[in-house]
Amino acid sequence: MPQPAPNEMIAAAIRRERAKSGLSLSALAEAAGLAKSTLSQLESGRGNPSIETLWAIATALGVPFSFLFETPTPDVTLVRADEGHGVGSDHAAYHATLLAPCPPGLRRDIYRVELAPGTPRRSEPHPPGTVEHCLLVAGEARIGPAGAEEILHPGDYYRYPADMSHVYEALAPATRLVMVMESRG
Amino acid sequence: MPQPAPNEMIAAAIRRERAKSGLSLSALAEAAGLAKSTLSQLESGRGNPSIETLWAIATALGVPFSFLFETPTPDVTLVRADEGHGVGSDHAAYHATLLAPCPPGLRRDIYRVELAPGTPRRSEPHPPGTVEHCLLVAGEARIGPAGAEEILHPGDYYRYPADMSHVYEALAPATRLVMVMESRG
DNA sequence: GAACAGTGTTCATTATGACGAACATACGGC
DNA sequence: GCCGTATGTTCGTCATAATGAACACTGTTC
Repeated sequence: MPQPAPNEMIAAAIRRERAKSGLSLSALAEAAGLAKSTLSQLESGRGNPSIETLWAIATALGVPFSFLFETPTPDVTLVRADEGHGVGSDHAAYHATLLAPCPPGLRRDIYRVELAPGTPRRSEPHPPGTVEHCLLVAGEARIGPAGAEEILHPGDYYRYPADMSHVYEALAPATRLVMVMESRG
Repeated sequence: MPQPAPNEMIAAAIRRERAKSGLSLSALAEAAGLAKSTLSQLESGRGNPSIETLWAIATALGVPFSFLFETPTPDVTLVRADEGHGVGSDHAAYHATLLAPCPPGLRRDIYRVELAPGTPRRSEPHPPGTVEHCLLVAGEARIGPAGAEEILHPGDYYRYPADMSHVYEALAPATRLVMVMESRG
């Protein structure tokens, strides 16, 4: 995660969110139960607020607390079925396309995965806290963390911790699935 | 987002992360350039740290700043194709299943959507900053924000801002897709 | 068991963030 | 022009977060 100094990050975030909400500085101050001088200082970059203060601001603005670390919404992206950058795989029987790389401020990747029957693909543990969401789209597969694999049929959804060793094994030809890999950070 | 009082949230987060890193309280204090008494107080729930303090802790622990709002990794969840809580829809031609409700600290929902041809389903704008990721699984559909709809075929992926009016229209029977709705907060 | 190296805790002092009144503007009546 | 009401700013005061030394506790070593 990029670190442009916490206070400036906060300053920008508050300015941005307040502008978006259309509230005036005084109005927000009252809504949050803070002194407007406090807000003024924070928005101008000098200041090192406490979480209680930030919490009050976030709730008054009606935004989740994590708005501090987020980045303006990206624009649209379209990846056609035959496009997309394949994710490296020595396994010919496994082909994943990274559809939505993790943007700054978020911790998740979205993949389109194709799997052919054969040797199960074994994935090493991802960083601690990583979770995978698998939705089987076609075919049949045995997926999950070692010891808790499940047989999935089309439409089945399975979520499991991916910070431990886990497997993907196609049980039918042309098995396809959508995977959301979520990192807690 | 559920609000279990900011300070307790922080307290739990610091305790959890420090335990995970294996650092002692004194060691972390030194690494972060803080007094260990400060950490002790924070971990015990009393205290209202400033972001600079939190920042120092986060970087010393080597975790992204957003670790504060995250929740311990959940366990596995399995939703079979015929299970899952359908999301309310007056539209008979539209059926969505919420597979992975947004856990505290995150801002995304994962849906399995089934769509039948007929009147396009028009969705009102979601909260500002919301983004939708659609991966078409079967059939054919016209999807996207008003004015930027795209015809999707199986395998196609489309991401677009959902904080504006947008449509889902099936162009073939039994159209299915996976949608990740992401709120920036 | 005395000396030591760890753990995390408590408690005065001090640095500083939050407050609120006073301030500088800007705009709109009348 | 002179008010009334917005905007966001600055500054002295007070509450409080952060400090560091002293503390209680555990386990090891000799």
